[in-house]
Amino acid sequence: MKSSTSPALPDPRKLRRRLLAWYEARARDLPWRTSGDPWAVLLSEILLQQTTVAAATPYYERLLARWPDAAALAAAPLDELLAEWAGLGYYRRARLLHRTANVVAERGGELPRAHAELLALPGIGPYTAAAVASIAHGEAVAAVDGNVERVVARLIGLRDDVRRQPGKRRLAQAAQALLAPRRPGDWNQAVMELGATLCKPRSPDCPACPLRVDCVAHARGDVEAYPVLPARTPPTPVTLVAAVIVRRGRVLLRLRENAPNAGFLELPGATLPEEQLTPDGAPLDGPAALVAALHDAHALKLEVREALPLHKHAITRWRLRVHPFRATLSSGAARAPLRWWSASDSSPPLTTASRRILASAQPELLQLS
DNA sequence: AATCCGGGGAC
DNA sequence: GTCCCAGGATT
Repeated sequence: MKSSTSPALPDPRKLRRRLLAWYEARARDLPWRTSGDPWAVLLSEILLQQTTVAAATPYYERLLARWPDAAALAAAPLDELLAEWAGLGYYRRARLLHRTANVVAERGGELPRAHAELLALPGIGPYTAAAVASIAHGEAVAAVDGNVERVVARLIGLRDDVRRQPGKRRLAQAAQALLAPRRPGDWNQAVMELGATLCKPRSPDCPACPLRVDCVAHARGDVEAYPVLPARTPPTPVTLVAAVIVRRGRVLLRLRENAPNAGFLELPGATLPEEQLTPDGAPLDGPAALVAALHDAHALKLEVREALPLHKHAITRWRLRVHPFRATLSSGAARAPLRWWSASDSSPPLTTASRRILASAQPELLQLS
């Protein structure tokens, strides 16, 4: 019996036994691994998209405690979910999960079991569908996330760019051929665990790796050369000014109405055009820009006081530099999308950048309130 | 195929 | 500080 795998792929049976044995001995004790409930598995996988275990874990605990199943989440307003999600980023995940909860609730509260049907739900792509189908239902389908991509590319010494055809196809075929057909959930988690703990992007711990003897990249001595990824687009610097206006213990905030972060509250301010920046990206005249922006956008008249510490915020390919200024209002009203906000208001949530700026300015705020 | 999501961890 | 990692949707 000859398997129709890539020529570079070793006989997978011993390899599977070694990795599964390693996984049983070394797997981290993660909260979603004890559940087995498909909804909990789905929630964990959505949270883990683009997010590390350490960042996702507290959110998983809170969200599952508050909304233990699809029907419970479907019954909750989206704003409440977004408020719980605040700080984790990639808020589209939350909106799509809410839509999926509604779809599932309408079909009786039970998630579809098959990979192909999970794939049709909002926010569930090939990776998440495969993870849920294999972990919760034992379907023999390989889940390919960034960890798996790295482990498999190294194992087979894949020199193609794994994000483009045909490298992507070769990698998917190898991942599927390696999959332990009778323990697909454990297998998928084992590969991801290996990628997360030993087979890391930099400084992988090859001496401790149960697959070292099978690994083409290790044999070639160039493990860190895999996976081959496309060149990154360089980050774009953006300079903003923002006003911290406090009155009677409340802060003037603005509801963002356009993406990104639509539906979140932020400190009112503006992005500065290049003409208003020095060659190294600092505002030529931050206070003047702030006064002009809030006058034009909201008919506010400001008196700008002192500058507060520069806040740097890196998100995807943007490098934001927010220059906050304490200011007072000499005329104008907080009409929508502006509103007076107090720290006890949790919904809608603040953008992460605004929340951090306010947190670091807290001593000044208290003096003024 | 390319771009976007207003993040964050490792070093 | 710098580097660099990453699922799904959209067009």
